[in-house]
Formats: sequence, C-alpha cells, structure tokens
Amino acid sequence: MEEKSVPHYRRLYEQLRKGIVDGIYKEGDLLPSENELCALHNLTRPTVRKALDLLAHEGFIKKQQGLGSIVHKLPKGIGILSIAGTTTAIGKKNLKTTTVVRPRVQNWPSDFFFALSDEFKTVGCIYFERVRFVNDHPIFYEQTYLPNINLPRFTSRNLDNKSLFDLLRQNYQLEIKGGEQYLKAIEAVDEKICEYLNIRTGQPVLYLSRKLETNRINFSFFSFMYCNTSDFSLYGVF
Amino acid sequence: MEEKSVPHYRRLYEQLRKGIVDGIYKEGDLLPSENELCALHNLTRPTVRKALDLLAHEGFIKKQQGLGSIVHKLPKGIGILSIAGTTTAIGKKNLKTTTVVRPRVQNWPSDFFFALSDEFKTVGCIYFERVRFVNDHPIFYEQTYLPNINLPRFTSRNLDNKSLFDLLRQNYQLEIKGGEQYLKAIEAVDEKICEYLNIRTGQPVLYLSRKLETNRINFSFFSFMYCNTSDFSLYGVF
DNA sequence: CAGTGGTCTAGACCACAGT
DNA sequence: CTGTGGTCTAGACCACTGA
Repeated sequence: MEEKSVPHYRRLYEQLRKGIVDGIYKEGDLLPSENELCALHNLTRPTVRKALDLLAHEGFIKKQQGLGSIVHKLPKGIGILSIAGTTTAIGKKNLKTTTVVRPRVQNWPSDFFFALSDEFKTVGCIYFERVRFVNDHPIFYEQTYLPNINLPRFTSRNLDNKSLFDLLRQNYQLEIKGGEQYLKAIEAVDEKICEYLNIRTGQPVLYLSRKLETNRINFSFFSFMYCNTSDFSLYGVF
Repeated sequence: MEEKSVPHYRRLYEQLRKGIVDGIYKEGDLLPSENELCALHNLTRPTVRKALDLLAHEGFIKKQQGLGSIVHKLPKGIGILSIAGTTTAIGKKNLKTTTVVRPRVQNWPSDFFFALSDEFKTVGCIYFERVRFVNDHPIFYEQTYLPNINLPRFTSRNLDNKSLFDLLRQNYQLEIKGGEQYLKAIEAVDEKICEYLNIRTGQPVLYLSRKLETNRINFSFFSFMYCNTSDFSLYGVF
C-alpha cells in the first residue's frame, strides 16, 4: 500500500500546498474540514492536523475555530526567510541562476561568522558564488560554504539554474531541516556586489547570513546573501 | 486542580523556556526526555511533544532522534522576526522605549501598504510612534496603526517602557497569534528617521512592515519599523 | 443547533543513537 | 541492547462559529 517512507502528514501537506499554489484552492476558500480530510485520506485527526499546522506555520492557511481552514493570499514578496530554498520560494516567477565562482576546495575564512567545529576546520570547505535573477534582474548574490565531507565530485557539478537543495537531496541524501539567520541592512561597498547586482556604490542591500542544518548529524553549511530589495521585499510569516 | 484555561502544553513550554533563558538548562544540555516530562507533569506524549515542538520551532532546542532535545545556544542578534514582541525578544538586554508621537485617532494613510477592510477604513486608526533603545542606543523607530475598534481609553495610555503586546492582552484581552512581514534595506532619507535613530542621511536601515493578527476575529494591526542594524543583527530561525 | 477547530488521553510501532 | 524521538491510531471533551 505504502510506496515510500514519506510520512502521511507530509504527503497530505504537499498535496494541499500544491492545491493552493496551483490555484485549485483560492484565496479565502475553506479547505475541507479536518474530519473530511480524515475520511478522504483514511487518516486520524492528529495526522491531518499536523499537515494543516505545517501549512498554517508557513502562511498558506489561517485556521479559525468554529469556521475552518482559510486559504491565505499568496505573498507579494519573496518568501526566502523560511525553510524553502530560493527556487521553491519564488515559485513561478522567472528565476535564473548563474555561477560566478565555480565550486572549489579552500580553507575557511579566518574570521568566519559562524562557529566551526574542529573537524570542519581540518577538512576545509567547498566554496562557490552564484547570482540569481528574478525577471532578468539580478536580485541575489550568494556566497556558499559547504564542509568538505563526503561530497564526492561536488566541485565538478554544474549549479546553473539548479536548486542547491534538490542537488544535495538527490545526490547526497541531504535534507535541509532548518537553520538560523541574521539580517542586516548594509551599504554595497564591495565592487563585486555592485557589479553582480548592477547597483551603485553605497546603495543599501539586505545582507543575510544563514546556517543551514541537515539530516546528517553535525553537518551544516553556510550561505551569505546580498539582496537588492529595491523592487522586491523579503517575505515571512510568524 | 486546574487554575486557568492555559493549555497544558503551553504551561510546559513556558516553564522549559524559562529554564533555558534563565540558564538552568545550558547550551548543549539535554532536556529531560519526553517520557520523563510525561511522568513529571502527568501528561501524555503528544502534549509534551507539542511543547517541545514549540521550543524547537523558536530555536531554543534542537531535537535529535535517538539522543534527545539539545538546548541551543542563545542567539547573538535580536530575535524580533518571530512572534515575540520586541521586549521579550531582546530579553535581558537593556531596553528602553520612548513615545515620540502619542496615540491619536486619525485616518489611515491613503497609500497604506496592507489591504484594509471597509470597516477599518470607516473607523479610522489609532496611530503612534515609538523609539526603542538597546543599551541606550536608539535601534528601532516604529510606527504603529491600530484599528479604532473597541479600544477604550487607548489614546490616554502611557506606552513608555511597556510591551504593547502585554498592554493589549491585559487591558483588551487581545493576544497576538501570528502575522506576516516584509523586509527591505533602504536608505535613511526621512530626517525624522535619521534624528530618532541618530544616523546620517543615506545610511542603510532595515525596514520591516508587519501585519499582526490577533485572537479577535478580523482584528489585525500594523507596524512599520526602521532598524539601525549597524551594531545588531535581526535574528530568526526556520 | 450541528459542525468546526483546540486540546488531551492511552496506548502502539518504528528508526535511530549510544553502550 | 535500551532509551530516545518520529509517527500514528481511535477515541474523548471543549470552545467557538454560523445558521
């Protein structure tokens, strides 16, 4: 009966989420009630509720006691503050990615922002830089550091127009489970930033420092992102 | 036996959270196991798990299958991106708040960023501005808009050094249940911003637009915050 | 009033970590 | 191996919404 080891609540979550982003459920619609979803999928209420809690947590629905689960409007900004990778977060918007520094093995910077384990320091890191375009405008300039552990052939992979999250999952069985992030508004002073994002020196950019945690124990990686927010906001729910 | 209508999982969550911020549980420590917590508090596992899920969701702990719930280090930045109000988010840091524009009834701005219901437009809003200091440095300049519905005497209240969330909860039974936010990096051009945050014209600031939803149906309010992030980052988990 | 989501119980089996 | 967290069942009672 079961095909894979994906939890039931996860399957239901993904199905409902797809229904919302595809427009089958529209803004303001009510999702089927919890009891209806139980009957439809042969699940019990706690399982159904877990799927709905995930959707509510990510802002796709709002629950209202006595009424139901209301489909929320899709956000105006770019939902990159949650766990979704950039690719999924932006959705149908025209997104392109180019690699400006191909993956290479090097040492960690001496003044690295996040704490590094001794093992990480010893093995060094895989480093690369990418620029992401939304509607053909450069919006994100991202520097990524991966610990150089059990990532065979990574440096020879092509990252253009690919989701790093998908690549890690499909080739290395790495799932991103969460992380932490620090945000600042800074002036674009580095000329590479200005060049890649096509902005003038001194223009404000949003600087995002992230630690991303995976299902492999003690395996995290890091990303530092410069965002041109003159046309797009970053969006999040809480 | 029961004293109030606070859910059990919520009580346990607050107790454990307090244990972490007060340092009773230190970074890297294991919390009591789920079964131990069940026995200690006479709860069942789903209830205990809900409390732990809340803690994990807010970044206080990391769960690891087969091991336990590990207390996470407290963040370096200001955790304002989650549901916590500024006051609770900053915790023990020296925080002061001054009111620069006292609450007053007025119309909504014509170009308001968020969509407003007809009822909201009709009744107008209560508007005020505050500046928040961390370690005696002005860090946040916040403009708040509340719908002018069932908030008796609000305009005569003193907001200095008070948590708006607490004031709303204690005086109006309003609980903040969630919300959405949009972030941008902008130049400080408005002279009020520069004055209140004590920065020069053109310096980058982080601009945060938030809609905050409450337990009263169809009652949301709005906050627009300018943050000087030169010394502090905004922190969040996902 | 009936139906909704919110909370809770008392079990069960599984996958994974450390010994 | 034991103990951990991860998933799931099959019920129960409550508070709230809308008719």
